[in-house]
Amino acid sequence: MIDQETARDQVVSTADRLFYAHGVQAVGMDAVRTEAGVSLKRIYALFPSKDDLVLAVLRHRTEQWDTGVARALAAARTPRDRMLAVFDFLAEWFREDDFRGCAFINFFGELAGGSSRVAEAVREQKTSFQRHVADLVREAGGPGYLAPQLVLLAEGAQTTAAITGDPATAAHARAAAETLIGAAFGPASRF
Amino acid sequence: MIDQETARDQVVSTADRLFYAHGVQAVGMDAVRTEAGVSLKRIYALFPSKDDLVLAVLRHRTEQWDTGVARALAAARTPRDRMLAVFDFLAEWFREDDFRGCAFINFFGELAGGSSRVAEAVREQKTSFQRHVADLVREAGGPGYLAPQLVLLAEGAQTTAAITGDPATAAHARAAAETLIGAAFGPASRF
DNA sequence: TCCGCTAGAGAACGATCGTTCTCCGCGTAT
DNA sequence: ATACGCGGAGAACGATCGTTCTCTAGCGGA
Repeated sequence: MIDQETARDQVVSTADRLFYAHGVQAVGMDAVRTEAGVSLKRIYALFPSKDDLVLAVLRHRTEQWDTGVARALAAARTPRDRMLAVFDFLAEWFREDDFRGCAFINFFGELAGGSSRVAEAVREQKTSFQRHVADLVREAGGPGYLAPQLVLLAEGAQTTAAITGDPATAAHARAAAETLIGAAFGPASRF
Repeated sequence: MIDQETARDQVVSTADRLFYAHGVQAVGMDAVRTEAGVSLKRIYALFPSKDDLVLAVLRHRTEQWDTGVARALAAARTPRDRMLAVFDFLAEWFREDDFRGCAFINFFGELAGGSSRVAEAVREQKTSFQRHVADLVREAGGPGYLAPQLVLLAEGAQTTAAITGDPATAAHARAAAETLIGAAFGPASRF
């Protein structure tokens, strides 16, 4: 028998992989059990319903996202680079073989009409990201309207890259972000 | 008995409404039959499988999208306004009560892992839109890199507006697009 | 040694899905 | 008038889903 904590981790990461790859409703709990190697009884002891498992997956994704962004931020030197760091993270992500778009957006489209808890979790993650970008813009001394514009580019890049499969989408988004930042800080700062 | 053509239209528009509101897999064919008032036998005579019905809904959505964009384009006077027209269309759309994001993105996230035909249809619509924007940019005399950037803003606005429910997202996207256009046409054209 | 507890494997259950089939009523041609 | 055929209502079917239950093997303590 395996430790309770590792069992939980295995279930969540397996469900994450399967749900993300095939959609939530297309993956049965039996498939999660088989691939995770954890009995149904134990899965349901850890997560009272599939909905709870989906929420745990979303929390897992949030941690991964935050970690990835933090890593990209650590590599940035100037406040301007810190505003652009998220696009570097996207560029890495888009190149991964199993990239299939933003899980929050995918799950929202599939489940938000039926599960208000999923809808709420997705909304929280997106507003949290918006606050994060707003903080970066504020620290760089940029105007308030810049942050939502950068967020739009990041969101659009994720869906476009998912559908077209073109990793260069991240570079387009980054170039657009550089232009917006340059314009927001006045013509003088562009040099 | 109703005409074959009207029966088909009723089925498609009903399926469109239900699939878009609740997700494809959450809506059974029985629900489509009940709300459309067309018997299952007839539905399956018109569409051999649910997958075919989904594809018909996507074609229907494409027509609606093209019509809406064309209407916004007709109201634009200058080549610059024509590049921005899509954001005016988005602003209208986001204010509708039943707005729930881009159906193509939602369906893609839900079904692309299982139905390659749906994935292909979504890809076609997105590349068609990209070509359209590229044409508008070319007609306005803008540089080639501008079109994908404007597309990213439009895509990001759709998903962000869907999740946050804030119609002002369209205005943010439009403002960013104006900045990108201004920068792409050189500082002189900004006046 | 025997007992009680835990957990795994998977059968079982009720619901629901996509799809097909049966039955029946009605309009039409002869 | 009668036979025929089309289409509507919805029952039926097999599959699959989320969830629960049963059975059994293994293990620690008296």
